[in-house]
Amino acid sequence: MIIQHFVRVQTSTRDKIVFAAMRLFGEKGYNSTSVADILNASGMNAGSMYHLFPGKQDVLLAVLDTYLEGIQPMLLAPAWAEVPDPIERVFALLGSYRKRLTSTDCTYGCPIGSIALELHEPDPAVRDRLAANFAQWVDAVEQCFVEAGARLPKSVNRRQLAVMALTTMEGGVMLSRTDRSPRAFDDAIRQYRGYVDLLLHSRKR
Amino acid sequence: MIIQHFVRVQTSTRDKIVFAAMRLFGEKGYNSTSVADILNASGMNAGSMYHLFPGKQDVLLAVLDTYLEGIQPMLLAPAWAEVPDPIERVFALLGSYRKRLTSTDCTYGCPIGSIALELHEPDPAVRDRLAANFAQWVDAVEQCFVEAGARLPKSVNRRQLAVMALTTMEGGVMLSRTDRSPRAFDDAIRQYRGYVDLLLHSRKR
DNA sequence: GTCTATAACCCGATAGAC
DNA sequence: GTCTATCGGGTTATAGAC
Repeated sequence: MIIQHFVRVQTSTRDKIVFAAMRLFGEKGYNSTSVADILNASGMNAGSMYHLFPGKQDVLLAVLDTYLEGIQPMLLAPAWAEVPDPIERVFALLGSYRKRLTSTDCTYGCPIGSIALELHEPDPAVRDRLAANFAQWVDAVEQCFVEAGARLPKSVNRRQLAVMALTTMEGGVMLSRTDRSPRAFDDAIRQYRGYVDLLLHSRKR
Repeated sequence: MIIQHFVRVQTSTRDKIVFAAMRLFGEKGYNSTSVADILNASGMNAGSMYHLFPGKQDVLLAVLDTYLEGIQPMLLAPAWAEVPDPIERVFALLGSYRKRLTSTDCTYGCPIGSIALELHEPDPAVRDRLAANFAQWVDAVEQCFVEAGARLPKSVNRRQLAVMALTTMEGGVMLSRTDRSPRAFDDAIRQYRGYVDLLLHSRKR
């Protein structure tokens, strides 16, 4: 979900607006980003934006759709390019969030998580897209654990383990952003790895 | 951190404002709560509020201080009243968040976590108090694992395990609130318990 | 489709009488 | 300390010329 990975040429007015909004929503949040901010950052003007989008929330919908489309090519593909092992892929993915965190002095982590907690009563269209982003992330990690096959005990619920990868990452980002230190993120991930390692070496199958 | 547990008589104007703000910040978030909202909910007027507080952010500081003071008497004490076992206390605490989640149709969970992600560049005074709330929570859970003594392998880092309890709760609340279902929260907590159980029964000491 | 100007509204904060 | 009225500025969204 690293914004800089979106390298496709941003030629259309629509793309300029969506990518400017994506960056701003990630940096300042949705409510704290004004339409004027988006227009300044994208170099567009109000008439163009309101011609293309009914309102600010529709820009958010486009941003969330773009994140969703980007999960495979922009988030997973780079993180997994040189990591064939399915278990290691889970930690490579988590590592990509650590990189994002430290490369911004722990000022932001997962934009989806931030928006999910910022908007307390989101419009159903927004909530659906947030849920879809989370679901696709969990699906991908679950698939890793499924591919690990018999290396994990049969009794272990792959889905739950994947959900825990996401909660650990999101919770770790929350605490590390608050502390402006990767410490809590590292603590949580280390324990998650400890758990997975225990499962890998468990005698129970 | 359950608001309803604050039963002390709210007699002073200051308390009325702080507790009204506490409820509103939890329900709608900080930015989406206007000063007018706080005044309406508390029955006070602008002059009184601005006489007692320099501005809206100072009300937030008072709210965060109130949460911090309430961790022991309002959050831990009720959750642990009938749970003497230190390990079970950790899960009783996590269970209190599940109760909070389900009793609100999964519309809100931890107000500290919500504010922590809502405010992207909080004033240092705010950030310090958010961090203090997280730290005190983790301290209390760490103490549980310390008290569990030799039941846990010596090699297990108690602090990290406590941090993971918090990240699991916060991440679980985030996903469950988005899905409007306790499913993800339960999934994450179940795996956390699975990990702790593995540690308790580990042959390594 | 693009641009400027502005409408209509809500925000946090303040003034000043009592 | 409490109240009313209001200021100055920022917000989303729109109108209308080009």
